[in-house]
Amino acid sequence: MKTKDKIVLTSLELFNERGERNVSTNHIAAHMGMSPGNLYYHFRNKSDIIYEIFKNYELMVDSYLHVPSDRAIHIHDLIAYLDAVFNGLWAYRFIHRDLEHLLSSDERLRQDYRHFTLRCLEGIQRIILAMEGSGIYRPMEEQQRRSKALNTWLIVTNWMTYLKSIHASENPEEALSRKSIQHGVYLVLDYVIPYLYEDKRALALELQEKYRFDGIAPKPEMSEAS
Amino acid sequence: MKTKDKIVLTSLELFNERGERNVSTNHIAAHMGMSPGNLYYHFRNKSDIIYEIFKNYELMVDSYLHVPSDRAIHIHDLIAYLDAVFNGLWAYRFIHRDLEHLLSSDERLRQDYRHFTLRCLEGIQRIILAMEGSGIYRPMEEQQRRSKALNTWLIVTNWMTYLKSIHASENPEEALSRKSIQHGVYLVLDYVIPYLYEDKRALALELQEKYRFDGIAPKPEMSEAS
DNA sequence: CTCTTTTTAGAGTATATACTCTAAAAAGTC
DNA sequence: GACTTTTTAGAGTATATACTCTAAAAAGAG
Repeated sequence: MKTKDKIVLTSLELFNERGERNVSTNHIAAHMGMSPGNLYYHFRNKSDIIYEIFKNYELMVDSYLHVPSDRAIHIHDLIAYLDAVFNGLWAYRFIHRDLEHLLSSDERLRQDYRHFTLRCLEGIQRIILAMEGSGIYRPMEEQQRRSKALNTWLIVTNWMTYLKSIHASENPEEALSRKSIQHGVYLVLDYVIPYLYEDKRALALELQEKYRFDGIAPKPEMSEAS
Repeated sequence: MKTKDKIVLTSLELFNERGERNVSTNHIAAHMGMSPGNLYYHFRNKSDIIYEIFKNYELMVDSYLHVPSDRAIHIHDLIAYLDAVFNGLWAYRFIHRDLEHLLSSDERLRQDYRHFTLRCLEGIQRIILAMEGSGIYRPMEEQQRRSKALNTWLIVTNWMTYLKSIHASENPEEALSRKSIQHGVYLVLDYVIPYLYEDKRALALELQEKYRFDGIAPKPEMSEAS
């Protein structure tokens, strides 16, 4: 593998593990057993590394959100989308951790990210529309489809950040078990299900159940009412 | 006002404007026309300032999420909750911007934030339950109430971050108009409405309409299907 | 093997940041 | 008005960070 690609991979790994803010270019170089000078031979600056990582991320997510063209869309497709997206988010989790800072320090990235988001939202809307077409979703107004795409996006992109934020320990490996991440699928399905046709709901609920993971949200004691 | 309180206020202002990461203790002191030494007389370190700000935030949000004890809960209450919470989030918007870093550099804050979140989720669940009681929400299983609280929390706490992330300009004043923030209320209501009793839906839709703001989500052109 | 280009090391720099220390000024107390 | 406590200024420090520069090694081309 080329050194340049190795730098990208190592950076991604360190950014994910420790947060972009806590990883300096010197760290990256040291972790690879090479000199900072060498790193700066391959990349003009830290932003360029981040930008390249983002481009990979973008490519990956873009490859997910396609409506099948050769057949009708099915509930299982919805689950497959969610599964794929959560895996993708996990692999690039540092991006959504300090997104605002990344965007504010790189104008290119800001523009690209903006278009990326809008593209994803359109993709989600097309998926919803396709599901209406194949008799899964009840038909809805465009405005509603837009809200649904947006809410889904908000839930999906922030689920892992939420998980890390409520965990008692700082250790992310501990906080983000595979099971707890998958509960994100459960949550999105909870949002989706009321809009399904009655005859699809049982199946959806059954599929949803596989993604359920307790021990995240609180078990509320209704005592403290006020 | 005491110098200590002024430091807290100024810090909050600067953190919100520029992001905590971009505001050093020296900046804060300079912006107040005082010496860093003075600042460090009042606070042992930067974390302590952040912690104090968080405590104020916590106090504020906690004061919102109460079920009225003297009367039945109404749809208007729901809107009032959302309105209040979005205003609160706006006033302390730096917190959710780089939450993960804040939590990882202050153990106290991590624990407190964790309890705070769980408390809020319980609060939301109690509100949902109260609305079931007063014939607004259709009754649901506890697990569902939990999912709803969690999804609502995810949408609400990340709405502003989303807005900033998709705006072309870095200037937050421009990105976050009052109207666009309020669209968050619209989104949450979109999530809530299908669970309302039929006879309440018309009113809810009518109230929702006031919070609608176009020009955020994309107007999808379905051409690029695949 | 020679020449050119690419890749690497490693020392170094300018700048920023969180924070410390000392001593003077201001404020409060009696 | 003496004295004690609180508040302030301001210079200074240790450390880290992003990045530069020079020169040597390695790789490739003919």
